[in-house]
Amino acid sequence: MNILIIDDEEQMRRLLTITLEASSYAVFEAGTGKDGITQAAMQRPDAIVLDMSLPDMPGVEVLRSVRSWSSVPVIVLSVRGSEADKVMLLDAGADDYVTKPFSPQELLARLRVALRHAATKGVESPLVCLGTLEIDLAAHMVKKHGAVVKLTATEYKILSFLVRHEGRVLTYSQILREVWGNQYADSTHYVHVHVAALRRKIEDNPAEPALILTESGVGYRLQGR
Amino acid sequence: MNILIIDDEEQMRRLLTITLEASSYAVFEAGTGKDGITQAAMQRPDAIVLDMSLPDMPGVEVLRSVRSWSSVPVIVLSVRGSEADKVMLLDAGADDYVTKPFSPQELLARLRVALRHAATKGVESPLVCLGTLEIDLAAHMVKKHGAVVKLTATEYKILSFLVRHEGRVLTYSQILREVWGNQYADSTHYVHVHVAALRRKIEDNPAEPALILTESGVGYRLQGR
DNA sequence: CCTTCCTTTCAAAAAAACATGAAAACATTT
DNA sequence: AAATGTTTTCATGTTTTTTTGAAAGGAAGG
Repeated sequence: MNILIIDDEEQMRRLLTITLEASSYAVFEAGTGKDGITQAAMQRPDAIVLDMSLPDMPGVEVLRSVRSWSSVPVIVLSVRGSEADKVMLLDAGADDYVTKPFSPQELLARLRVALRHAATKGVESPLVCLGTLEIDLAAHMVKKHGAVVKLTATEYKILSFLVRHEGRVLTYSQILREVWGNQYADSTHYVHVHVAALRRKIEDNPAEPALILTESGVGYRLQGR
Repeated sequence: MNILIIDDEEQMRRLLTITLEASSYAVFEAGTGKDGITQAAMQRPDAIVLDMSLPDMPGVEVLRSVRSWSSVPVIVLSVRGSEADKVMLLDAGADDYVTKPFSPQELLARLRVALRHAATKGVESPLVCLGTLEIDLAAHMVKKHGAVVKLTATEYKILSFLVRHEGRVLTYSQILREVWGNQYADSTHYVHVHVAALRRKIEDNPAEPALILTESGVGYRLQGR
């Protein structure tokens, strides 16, 4: 889990970073609003901790800017502001509001709540569609023409590896290492057999594969759209 | 939007009701934890405001009970409690924590945040029907052909976990972690034994499972419609 | 056209994973 | 302490998947 901290005080950033890293989050830091917005776009963090007092722009502008294109959870950090401020920020899209000084434990708990929301919200699991084939990596499910296709564990591992590198050629040894482990890197035949089985299940015409293409002498490639 | 208030102080309920109704929410009230749980199940509110000091049972128990079958947003209300309390409640599934005394405006704002989260999530049905099987997560009750099926605690935990992720493949280790806890993650045979028992009770023909499907090498999947 | 190299297909053997019954251990209630 | 109900453990037979080897197909080069 990646967290972005946007705060101009060096010391506060340090404290937050240490706290978060101790809970094994990966942390990015930004010292200005502008930098914060850039990093939010570049790093795609799983949550943002945003301090309201920034040198270059009002914190709420950062919030609005991020909200215009992302629904990433944002926890706002601020010295005791007015009620109206709090309300305004929450309505502007903040997920939570923590007043300084705060306890690290509480921030962590509220962060967990925010991440929990983000996780359950993603009910629209990422569906990969390739022609008439749908692959739902989260649900561990593959459909062909809308019907569930039953894959064995090995077949699924190969397909999922190909999907994650759609369009790229994956060598035999890469596939073997990923699916069977390092010590199998030379058992090229395994790949042949299992890819053949996979094709039988997911290709319209296994004799003329349209999805899993053979790259002779090298390996296989999953046809991007 | 319907809001359920669970609070034993008449006066506080009055204040909250007036505040909420002024913002055109419909309000239900409960004065005890037990009543609160019942009403949560009956009324299906869109959010719950839960006071921690209840006469009949600890507020956290109410929270846990509701969380066992619903993901409705719960905002916890409490007099200044310890940090540890706050953290514990948030981790137990509370969506927000507001300390008394609080400003009505802030509560409303936090309520809007909670409802915003819930809105992006899918609806949950109170009663899950799968073929001839009915599962009422709120009532902890399972019926088969209309007759109540008696499940052991373990069996119910497994079934309820499957129901909450209907259609998705759940791995052995996910099931083990959920039902038995982290340190059992490798005791695959536990799952085999208990799923077999579960099938005996809920499948029409346990030899050819139609509800709980096995995904060889991976885990089990509850058949969605 | 033949040879070679690689890929695909097929099927049997081997291995792994699964289902299930029953006994032992454990917990709970009376 | 006995009775009851549940969970854990163990053993066994069954099913499914993986591995293996052999043979067939196909493209490229001589």
